[in-house]
Amino acid sequence: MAATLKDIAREVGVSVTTVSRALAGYNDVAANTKERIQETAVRLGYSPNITARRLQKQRTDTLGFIMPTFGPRFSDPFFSEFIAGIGNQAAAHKYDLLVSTHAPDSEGERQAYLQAAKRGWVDGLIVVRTREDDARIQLLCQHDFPFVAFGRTSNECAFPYVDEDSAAGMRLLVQHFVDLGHERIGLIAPPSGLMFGHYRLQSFYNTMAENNLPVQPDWIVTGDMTQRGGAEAVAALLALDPLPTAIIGGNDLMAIGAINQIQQHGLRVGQDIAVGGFDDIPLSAYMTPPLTTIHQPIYEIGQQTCAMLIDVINGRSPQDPHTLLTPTLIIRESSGTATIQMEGGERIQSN
Amino acid sequence: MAATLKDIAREVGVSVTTVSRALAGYNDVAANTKERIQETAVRLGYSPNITARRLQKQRTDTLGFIMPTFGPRFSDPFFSEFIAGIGNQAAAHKYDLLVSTHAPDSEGERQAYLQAAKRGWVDGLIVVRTREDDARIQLLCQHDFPFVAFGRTSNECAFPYVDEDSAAGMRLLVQHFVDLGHERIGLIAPPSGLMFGHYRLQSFYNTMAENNLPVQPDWIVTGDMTQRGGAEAVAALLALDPLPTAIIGGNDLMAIGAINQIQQHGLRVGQDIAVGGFDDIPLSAYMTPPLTTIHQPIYEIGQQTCAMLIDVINGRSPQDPHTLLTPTLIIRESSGTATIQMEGGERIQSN
DNA sequence: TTGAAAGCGCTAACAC
DNA sequence: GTGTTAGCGCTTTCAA
Repeated sequence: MAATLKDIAREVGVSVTTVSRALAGYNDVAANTKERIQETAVRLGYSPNITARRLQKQRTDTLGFIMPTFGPRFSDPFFSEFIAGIGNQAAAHKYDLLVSTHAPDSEGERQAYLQAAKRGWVDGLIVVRTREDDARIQLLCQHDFPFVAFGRTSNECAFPYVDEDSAAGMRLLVQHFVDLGHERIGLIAPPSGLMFGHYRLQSFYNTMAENNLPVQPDWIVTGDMTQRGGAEAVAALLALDPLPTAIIGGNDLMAIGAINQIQQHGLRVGQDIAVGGFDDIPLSAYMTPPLTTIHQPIYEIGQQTCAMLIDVINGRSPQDPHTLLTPTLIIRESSGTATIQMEGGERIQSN
Repeated sequence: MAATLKDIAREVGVSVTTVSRALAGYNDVAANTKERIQETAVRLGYSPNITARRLQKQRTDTLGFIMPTFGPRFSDPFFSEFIAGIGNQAAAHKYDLLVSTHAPDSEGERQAYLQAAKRGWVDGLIVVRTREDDARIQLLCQHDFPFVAFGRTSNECAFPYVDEDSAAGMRLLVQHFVDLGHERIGLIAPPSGLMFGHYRLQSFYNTMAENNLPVQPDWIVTGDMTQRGGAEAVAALLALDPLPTAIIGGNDLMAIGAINQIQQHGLRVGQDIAVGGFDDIPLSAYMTPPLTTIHQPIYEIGQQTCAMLIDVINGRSPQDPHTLLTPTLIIRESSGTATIQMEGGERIQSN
């Protein structure tokens, strides 16, 4: 069907090699020959067979991304934006992006990573939603397979990552509420096991402690990162007496679920209960009231992660394999104040 | 690095051919030999080189999906869910999914499709957000390349698709508002050129006409499918006198943006102005008030589209290459009534 | 039951 | 400048 080098060679009356070189732009081909070859290539609608080239070059020029999905009705806007980020960056470097989906910590996921770590599927992997003890990362380290993570872990092996400084973000948020006079602050924590959840939770405790504020155990509930999970989890908080005066969602989706429930209870968000989120998904600005949150530049994080991975694959160890992004506090009405923006999002590098 | 058939062959002392057959499960290999081969394969951590296999088999076992992205801050939840749907279905059939992103109708997009249509990149493509005159589809038809679209077009060529019946959905929505007594209904239409936007707009006009209700030209505004776009577009509607009593968003994101603006204007959604959306993204249930909308089973649509594509690739023409899904009206408080659900989502097939 | 040989389409080292 | 040869790792006739 599709034209091959051989077809062109036959047509022009030269060898396959010559055609290959002519088309690759080598200049050890007679101008005349080259021209005839190029012309014929166009005429025949030639397009190189990528698979053959890959086999020869021993690389796939493909990046892998295995999405941790949590079920069919899965639509975390994080992933759309993140994929756009890595996808565009990959394309800019002539890499393809292979995407697959697996439930976190499932056997299928393990197999997928194992499979990927063998040569020939992709040249490198992007890992997201890192876990405290992350089997994926351990496996990849073990096989010495190129990857970059969005997020850190508590595993021992050293690996390149991009991460947002969750601790700093949570500190900004808690301090913001404390400064507004709040003392009873509830938290809908991300599921245990997620590394960023760990940082956010710890930072919550720490910042409260720094302000000499006690934390009641029942001010902390856990949600599954979805709006539904946030709505369900906040119920426990709303049953408390006295009520918390502020509630922080471990991510925006849960904060949105919480806002919904708070309002269903006839309470006013921003007046009766202040609410904060985490992520600054585009929708957060369009809630009523708009959601105070921590901004994360997901698209850029995707780009950076991808760029770093490409460096790793090509043996250019990135100048700094550990990038930590400082988040920004976006104050909106859900915290009970006017809309202003504090502190520009600076990029800090540490090793 | 990674073990190859040759390595195993050398180790066991047989030919590559035998190893290949043993591992492929052929039973013309001596049980004893087979066993030794398998054992060695495991010991060496053998994993077939997919690229080589592809070159030999002349197929990539890979599906392509080119996301039409509209800019960096791009996070339409539709895509997360859709990718999860096609991804899982693809995996179930042992297909990989290659994802790339391009601005709709850009030169880059054209190139990407052109590239894909040549043999060797992917075995087939999934096309979404079909356009009235869709250059992608025309190109694919022309090259006779396997693909399935989510959505129809007005182009002439016949091709397999899955689509939701937008017209039916819009009819349900408009009729719902009309039945509630609304006569001045505003619409935030999707950008012109999108096929589903066309259906939704036409159906809006038709349903109004069927009810003998006039449509003022300035009741129709256009938004870019984002919450921001919805918020901006609704401004024109809110400047009208008399005000529309109901506003329909061309998708949920725009409806959410509209709700936000309406509330900013001090109007109550569900009481002063009824609002409806389209898509039933998970967030829509957690708005305040929860959003009346048309449910689309995005995940399932992704699955079906993908399954159909795999059929096409394998020359099994699907029983019915044109699937039309009947949408469901989800009534929530934004339309000013209690929450109930009308009419189960039935699946209708037509040719 | 096993192996030799060919070939998928391409690139690259090495002649000529 | 151009062609010959070899080989990437695998599958698949066809003989033995």
